[in-house]
Amino acid sequence: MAIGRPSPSSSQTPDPGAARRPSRARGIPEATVARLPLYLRALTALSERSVPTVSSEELAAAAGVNSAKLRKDFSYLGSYGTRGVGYDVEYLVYQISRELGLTQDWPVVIVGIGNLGHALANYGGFASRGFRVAALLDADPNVVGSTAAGLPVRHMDELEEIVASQHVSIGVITTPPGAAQQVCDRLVEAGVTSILNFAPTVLTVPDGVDVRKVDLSIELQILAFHEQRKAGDEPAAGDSVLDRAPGPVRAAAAKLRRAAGGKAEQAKTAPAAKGGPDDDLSAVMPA
Amino acid sequence: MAIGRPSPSSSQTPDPGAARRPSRARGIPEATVARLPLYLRALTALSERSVPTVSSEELAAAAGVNSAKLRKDFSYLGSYGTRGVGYDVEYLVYQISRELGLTQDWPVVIVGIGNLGHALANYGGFASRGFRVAALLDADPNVVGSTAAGLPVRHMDELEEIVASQHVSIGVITTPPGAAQQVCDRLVEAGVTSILNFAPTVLTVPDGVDVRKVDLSIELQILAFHEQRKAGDEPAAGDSVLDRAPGPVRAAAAKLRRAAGGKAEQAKTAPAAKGGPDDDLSAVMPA
DNA sequence: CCATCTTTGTGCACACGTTCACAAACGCAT
DNA sequence: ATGCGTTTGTGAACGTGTGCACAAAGATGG
Repeated sequence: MAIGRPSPSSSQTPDPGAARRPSRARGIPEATVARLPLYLRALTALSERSVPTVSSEELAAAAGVNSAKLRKDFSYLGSYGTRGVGYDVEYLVYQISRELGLTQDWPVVIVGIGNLGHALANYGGFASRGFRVAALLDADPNVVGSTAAGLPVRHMDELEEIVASQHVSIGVITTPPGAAQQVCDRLVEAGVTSILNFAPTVLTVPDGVDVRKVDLSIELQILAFHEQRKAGDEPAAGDSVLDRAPGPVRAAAAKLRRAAGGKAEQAKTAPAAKGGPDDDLSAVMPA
Repeated sequence: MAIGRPSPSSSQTPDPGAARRPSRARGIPEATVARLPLYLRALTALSERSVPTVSSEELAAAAGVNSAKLRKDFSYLGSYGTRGVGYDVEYLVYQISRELGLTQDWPVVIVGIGNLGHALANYGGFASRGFRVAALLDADPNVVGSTAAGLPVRHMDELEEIVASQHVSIGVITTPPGAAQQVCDRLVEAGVTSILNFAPTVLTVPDGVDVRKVDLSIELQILAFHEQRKAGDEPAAGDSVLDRAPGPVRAAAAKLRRAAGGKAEQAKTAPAAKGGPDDDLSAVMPA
């Protein structure tokens, strides 16, 4: 898998059903992989309470999933349960850890030590499970030299050396959006092949590089959508009948919108919330 | 939609295909909703550059998705494009904003002002798009009274009053995992019906309340899985042949694992990484 | 050794999501 | 007006994910 830039694909957190890397190669569906960490967390909690075995029903409840789904997920890893008894907690912890690659050490670099980068550096979930912060990097000379979570913030120029010498393959981007693609390119060039992107930017990477994104703003907007639905959902705010009207009506409306042109005119074609339902219609079809 | 606690369901960030609230009620698939913010961001960028229209191909490239998928997504909102021309940028910005409910004001409370809560309070993506931090809350008296992002940190006990008076319907949880469920319950009790959870905990909420989770640790583990695959993926680390072996062999192995019992014995049944591939096998089937 | 009870593992049907491919629609030039 | 090139909107096929329901497997007690 060459690191060159043959066919840059910009897939963030690959959608289910999308053209995916054959993670299916040895058979584990992507949806299952995404749930394994959840199971692992629940199992670890059970393990700490010295619970020896657990049924799929109990574990599923703890992880917030359907028990049949959980059993099917485990079946992809092999048959680690005992009928009539359940699953051996310790053994399952080990098997899932191994499958996820957590039995090895994963050095990680964090690029962009602002508020968020600082918070992540201190995040407890980092140190655990084989993840280790190899270095904190930033381009701002005012930040370089300070320390966060006991680690010194080093300059971006040291990136290549750090990645190479410490065999870093995972990078976390917490820069402002404008710098994200540039930082991403540099990470990839240095040899990083997995990137967790917190910047609100669509990253383009070569094949063979995985990108997952975490985006607060998007999550909030999705919540807002559902929230609006719950609250009665004003159906006919802007346009209404025009939307699905077949025939030349739609075309005329679209033409008008385009003719309105620059953003100064937005208020005209997009009445703020409570405009009459047929403001546009009257413009299209004068009585 | 009663706020009582009829049937607590613990669904985080509902899986595709799962028993979902009929967001489909007026027809917009969940997968589409999740992409609308992405389109909106790309469209906003175009708008700032005063681009009047955009084709599905261009916009899809900017958002990192398939153009047919984008067109189908937009078709759920209505027919806002013009064949042979493309989509009117301004108009689309408005329509998507409206569909997502971003034309109204969304006050948000953040509970748990540690490193992460602090970072989120300062996050730029918050202020924009109609989201407004109504209050920062914490239970720790040492934190209460300090300020973050120009806002005072107030005590948890003020939660109910704040939610009621400011009509807050969205809450963000950035507490340690142990406190998350408790805080969640209190948010729901106060009237919050959408929760964004950053704590690594499975939250249980009544019907009618939406929960989305953001989990750094899970994202890293998923990346590690794929990373391990790329790096050759040692297939036979722990067990191997036993996994899918039919017949009584599997049962015997499982029995042994359970017999091994407490976690003290873990090293025996779960050899650390590079143990011989058939450590267990030899125990099950002595030569 | 047998009967019974519990729980796994999975075949099957269905819902959802993605992608292809193409006709219909539209702008524009002639 | 007519024809041409472009782009949308969507029907249809396919792949993925989910959940039901049940047979098979094992444990346990007599």
